[in-house]
Amino acid sequence: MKNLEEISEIITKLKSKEEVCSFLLELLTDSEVIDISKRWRILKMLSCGSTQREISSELKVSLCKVTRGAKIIKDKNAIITKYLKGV
Amino acid sequence: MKNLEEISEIITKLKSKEEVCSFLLELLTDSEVIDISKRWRILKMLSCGSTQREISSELKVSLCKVTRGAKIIKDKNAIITKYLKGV
DNA sequence: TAACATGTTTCTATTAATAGAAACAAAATA
DNA sequence: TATTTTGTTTCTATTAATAGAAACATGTTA
Repeated sequence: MKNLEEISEIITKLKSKEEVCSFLLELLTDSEVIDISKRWRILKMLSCGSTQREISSELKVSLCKVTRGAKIIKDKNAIITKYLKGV
Repeated sequence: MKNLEEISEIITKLKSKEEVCSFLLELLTDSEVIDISKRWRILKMLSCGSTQREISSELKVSLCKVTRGAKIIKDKNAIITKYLKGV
């Protein structure tokens, strides 16, 4: 996982969210950006209490994909879980 | 691109590279982590002057994939380009 | 308890991503 | 200039990811 650590280290050195966003857009492929964005919406809707079937039909993703996202939310120690509230 | 901006904003709030790394591991799928890590190695080897064919055979990726990575490097304004030197 | 809504998993056909090969372009070198 | 190396693009067969459906599990409510 050394590569991801290096990437993480660079990200921490970036000053603004605009720089982080630019960095991610450079590093990620278009389809990855689309996938990750959709996953983010899934996590937010789960966090807001939407049912998995609502999310599935609204975001047009399969149920199994939503369930996968739900596993992150269930981990109370997950960093994402803490920050989802504030968005 | 609003979702990626939100993600970027949260990332800027994280204190350490360890937290950023954990956040990314939560958000990304296993195959995305593998792909991105490999892409990172491609960028580093390009930055060090390796030829595309060397990179292709050493990392076992197709040439067209390396060429795609090379396009990032060629953009002198890219944020990634600046930081690749220091790694 | 029965009926219903929701979460989760598994399966398969479909779609998207990729490798590998090949061809061509561009650059370097002799 | 001719030759070689390297970069880039295109093509197709193969592989991996996904949706959608279905089935089952787990609540939840009347």
